[in-house]
Amino acid sequence: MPQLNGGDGDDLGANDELIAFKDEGEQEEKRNVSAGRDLDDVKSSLVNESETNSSSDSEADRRSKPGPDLESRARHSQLFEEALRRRQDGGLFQPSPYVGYPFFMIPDLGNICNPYLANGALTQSARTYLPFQWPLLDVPGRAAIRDSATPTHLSNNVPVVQHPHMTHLHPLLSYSPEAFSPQRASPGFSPDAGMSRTPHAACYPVSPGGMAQLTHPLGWLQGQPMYPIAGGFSPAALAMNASMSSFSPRLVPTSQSSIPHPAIVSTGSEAGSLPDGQQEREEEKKPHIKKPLNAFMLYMREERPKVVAQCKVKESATINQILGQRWHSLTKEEQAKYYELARKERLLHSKLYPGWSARDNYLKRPRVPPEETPHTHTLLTQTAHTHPRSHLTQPHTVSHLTHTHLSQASPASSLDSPATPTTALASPGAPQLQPLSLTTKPHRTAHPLSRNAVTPGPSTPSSSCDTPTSSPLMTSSRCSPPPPPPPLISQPFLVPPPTSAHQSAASSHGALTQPFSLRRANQL
DNA sequence: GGGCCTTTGAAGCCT
DNA sequence: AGGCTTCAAAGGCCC
Repeated sequence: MPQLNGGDGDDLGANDELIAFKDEGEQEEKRNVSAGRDLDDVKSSLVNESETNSSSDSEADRRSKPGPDLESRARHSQLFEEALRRRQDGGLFQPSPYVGYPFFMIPDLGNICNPYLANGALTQSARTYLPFQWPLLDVPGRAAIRDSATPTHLSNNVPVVQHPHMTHLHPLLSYSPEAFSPQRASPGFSPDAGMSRTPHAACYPVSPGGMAQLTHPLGWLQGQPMYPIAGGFSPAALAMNASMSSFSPRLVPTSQSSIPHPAIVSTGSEAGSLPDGQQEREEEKKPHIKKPLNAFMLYMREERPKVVAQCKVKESATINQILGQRWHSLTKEEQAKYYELARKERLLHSKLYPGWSARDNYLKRPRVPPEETPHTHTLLTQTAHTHPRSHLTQPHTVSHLTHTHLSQASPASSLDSPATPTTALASPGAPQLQPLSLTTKPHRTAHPLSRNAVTPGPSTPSSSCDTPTSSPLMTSSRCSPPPPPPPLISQPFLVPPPTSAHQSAASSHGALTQPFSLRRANQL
C-alpha cells in the first residue's frame, strides 16, 4: 500500500482533498485499517440486516468457515500478495495501484495520460494515442490514425502512434516514468520520434517538484491551441490545470476555438449528421469524457492480465466471469482497497472535469443508424431528454442541454464544490455505500441462447479456470484441468434471500433470473 | 468493421 | 424512494 498522501500532502494539489479524506495524511497502515473498518461498518450493517433472514452468507460466517472456501481464499490472498511483490519488483505486470498508487493531482499528467478521454485515437481501447493525451480532448478520428505503428505526421506535426502496450496508462494507476523522463522525453515525445514503446513501465508516485524538472512534452506545442473547449469545460478545470500544474500554465489552452488538429475531429458518423448550426457543430466536437472506473473495473484492470496468463483465456466475457467471482472471493480488506481507489478516481475525475456528469454520456451511443435531418435531430434530441431510454430513436449526436452546465460552471463553484455528485460521494461525510451488495448479489444464470452460455453459478473453491462453468475462482496460481462438478455444499456463496437492500442492489442489473442477453433483448 | 458478450459498481432517469 | 437502465474496460467472437 503506497503512501497515498505522500510528500507534503500536496500530491493532490488540492487542499480539499485533505479535507475530503479524513484519514489523509496519516500513516498508510492506519488508512488501510480505517478504510477497511469503514467498509466493515458498512458491510456489517448490511450483514446484520441480512442475517435477520439468513446468516449463512455473512462475511463473518464465510470467513470463519473452515474448509475449501477458506483455503481458496488463503491461496488467493497469497496470489494477491505475490502479485503485489512481483509488481514491486518491477515485473511485467502493471504496477499495483496500491503499491505505487500515484494519487497525485497533476492535471497535466492526468491529461497526458487521461483515460477518461475517449473516442478513438486517444482511447485505450483504440490503442491509439498521441504522445501525450491532449487535455480535456476527445479525438474521435481514429480511422485517420489507426494502425499506425509509426509516428504519423499529421498536418500540424502531431505524431500519432499506435501502441498496444500503453493501454495501462492511467492517471491514477500507471504513469510511465520513462515516458516522462527527461532522458526519454526527447525520443519519446518528440514529434519526430513518437512515443516510447516501452511497455509496462513501472509507475511511481510523482511529486510535483520532480515533475517540474522534466521537460514538458508539450513544449514544442506551446503557443498552439491544444484542444477544443467548445465542449464547455469550465474555466475551473483550466484554472485547476494551471494552478495545479507544475508545468507552464501557458500550456493550458485559453482559446475557445477548436484545434485544427487532424486527430481531433469528430467521428465520421458525427460529422455526417452535423446540423448546420454552429452551436451544434461545437457540441459535436465536445470531448467524450469517460466515466471514472468503479472498484470492480479497477480490479479487473489489474487482475485481467493474471487471469489471461494463468488460464490462457482471452475472451473478456469469460475473463470477466472469472474476475467477477474472484471479486466476490476477495476479503473486505482487499475490496476496500479498490473501493478506496475508485473513490479517489471519482474525486480526481470530478476535479478534472468539475462540470461533468454521467448524464453527459448517457444514451449518447447510437443504437440505430440515424437517418435524421437537422429537423429530426432536434426533435429526437428533445425527445431523448423527455424519454432518455428511447435509445432506439436517440440520435447519436450530443444532446443540447446536457452540456450547457459545463460551460456555465463557475471556477469558484467548481473548485470549491464541484457540481458532480461524485465529489459528494468522496466527501468524508458521505457514507460509502458502494460495497453494500458485494457479496450478496446472486449470480446470474446464463441464458442458454447466449453465445457464451456459461453458467458460472456460485463460486466454488476449485482452482480450475478453463471456463467459468467449471470454476471461475481461479484461486490457484495455475490452471488445472476442470475437476468434477463440486458438490453444492462446497459453494461458498450461498446467497440468502435478499433483503430489500439486497434486492435493490441486485435488481440494478435487472431481473436476477433473467440473463443478460434476454434483458438486453427486452431492452431492444 | 462493428456489435455482442460478461462482470460489478456508479449514476442517471422514470414511476 | 425504489426500480430499471446505461456506461465504464476488455478482447475474442460472430455477422
